[in-house]
Amino acid sequence: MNNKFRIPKATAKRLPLYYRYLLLLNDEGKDKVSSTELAEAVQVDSASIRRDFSYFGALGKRGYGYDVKNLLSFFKKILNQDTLTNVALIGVGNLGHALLNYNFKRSNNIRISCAFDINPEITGKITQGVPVYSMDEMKQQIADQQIRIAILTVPQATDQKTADEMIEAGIKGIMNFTPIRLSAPNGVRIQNVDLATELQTLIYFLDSDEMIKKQLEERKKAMNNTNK
Amino acid sequence: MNNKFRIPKATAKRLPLYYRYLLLLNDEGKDKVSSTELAEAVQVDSASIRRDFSYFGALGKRGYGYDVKNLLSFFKKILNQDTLTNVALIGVGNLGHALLNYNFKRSNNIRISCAFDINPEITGKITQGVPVYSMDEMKQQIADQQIRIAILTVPQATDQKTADEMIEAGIKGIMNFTPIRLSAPNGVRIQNVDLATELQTLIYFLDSDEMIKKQLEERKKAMNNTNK
DNA sequence: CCTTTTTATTGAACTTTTTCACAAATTGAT
DNA sequence: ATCAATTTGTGAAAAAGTTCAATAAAAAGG
Repeated sequence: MNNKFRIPKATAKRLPLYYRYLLLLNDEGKDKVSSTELAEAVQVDSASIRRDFSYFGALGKRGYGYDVKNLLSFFKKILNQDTLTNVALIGVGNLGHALLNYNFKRSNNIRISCAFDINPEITGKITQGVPVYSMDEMKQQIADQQIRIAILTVPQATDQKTADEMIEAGIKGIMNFTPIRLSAPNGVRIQNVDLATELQTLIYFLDSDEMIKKQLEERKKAMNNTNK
Repeated sequence: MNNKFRIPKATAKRLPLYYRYLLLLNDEGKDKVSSTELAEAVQVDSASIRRDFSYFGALGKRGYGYDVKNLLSFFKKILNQDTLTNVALIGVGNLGHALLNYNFKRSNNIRISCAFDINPEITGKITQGVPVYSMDEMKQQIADQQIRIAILTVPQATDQKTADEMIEAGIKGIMNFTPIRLSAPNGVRIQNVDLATELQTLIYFLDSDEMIKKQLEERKKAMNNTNK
C-alpha cells in the first residue's frame, strides 16, 4: 500500500476553485463538463486539470467528460464540505468586520462562530450574529468550542504572543492577515494573506512588463536602422 | 545581450517580503544582515534568499552578509518605492471600506486615490480622505488620473463588465477580490485574492495532516502487534 | 455496424523552483 | 601575518509542477 494520499500542494490549492465552479454548474443544471470547458472558466490549463483530477483516480469518462454531480459530491467529501467548519476571528477591526460580513457559509460551509477583541466597546456584544468576546476569554472559548481554525486580523505588535496563545488553546490552522511571519510548532499550519505584498508584486510585474515592452521596441528600432 | 532582466516569478513574489523586513531592520538601526538571519524572519530558506538576490548581481559581501542600507535602496528602486503609486478602489462595501482604512502608504508607498461605488448614499462624499465617485465617472477619472492599478471589491455579478470598462480606461493591473476569474487582454495582469478559497485550502491541509498522522499511528500499532 | 469525433488517462519531456554543498572572499582574533 | 570562523555566490542535483502527445474508451453520426 503506497501513499496514494499525498496530493501535490499545487493541486490542493486549486481544489476549492474547481469546487466552486462545479457548484455553479450544478446550480445551472449542467450535467457534464469537459476539462477544456473547466479550463476556460477557472483559467487553469486543461492538462493540469486532468492531471489534478487523476490524482484522485479516474473520475471522468472518455469521450464524455466529467459528470458534474459525481465530481461535486466527490470533492464535497474531499474538501470536508459536508460538515460545517467553525472558525474563530481574532481582531475585530476594519478587516475583521469585513470578514464578519463575508458570507463564507454560502459556498464553503464555513462559519465564523466567535470573535475576539481588546476593545471594550465591542466586546460582550453580538455583531453580525457573532458573539465578540474579550481576549481574556479566548483560550477558554476556543478550547470549549473545539475550534481548530482561526483568522488573525489584529493590528500587529502582539501577534506572535496572540498566536502562541491560540495554539495553546488548540488552534491548528491560522489564516494570518498580519504582516508578521508567525512561527508555529510542527502540526500547525499558517496561511499568510498579505495584501500589501500582493499589491506590490502586482506593481512589480506591471513595471517589468512595461520595461520588456520598451526594450523590444528599442530593439526593433535599432534593427530598422541597421537595415537602412 | 541576453535577458538578464527576467526574474523568476517565485523570486518576484518574495521581493516585497524582503523589502518590508529590510525596512524594519533599518528602523532598528541594524547595519548588516546575513541570509540566515533574514531566512528566519521571513521564513524562506537561506539558500533561496541568496539565490533570489543573486539574480540582481552580487549584492552581498562574503564573510560579512548584506549591507542593510545598500540592499534597501536597491530594492527600493527595483520595487518602484521611490514614487507614490496611486490605485483605484472599485466597490466600497465592507471589504472596500477595510481597504480604505488599510495603510498601504506606510511601508509600501501605495495610496488609494479614488474610489467608486453604485450606492448613492456614499458617492459624492469623501471617505477616509478618499473621494468616492459614482460608477459612471469611473472611466473618466481613471483616464484623467492615469491610474494603472485597481482593486476590485464589487459584490459579484457585473464584475467582468466592470473589469472590461476599467481596462478600457487604461487599467493595467487588477487585484481581484471577487470569486470570478476575470478574463483580460494581453498586457493586463490580474492578481486574484480569494479569501474563501484560501480558507478552504487551509482546512484541506489540516484534514490531510490529521489523516496522515492517524495512518502513521495505525501503522505503528500494527508493527507493535507483529513484533509481539 | 462502422466511422468519425470527442475526450479522459497517462508516460514522458520539459520547465521552474528549491536545495545541497563547496570554493572563494572577507573578517576578526591572536 | 596567519589562521579560524563566517558567509556569499553558484554549479549541480533534486524536487515539484506543467505541458505534450500517444493511446484508449466512449459517444455521435451515418
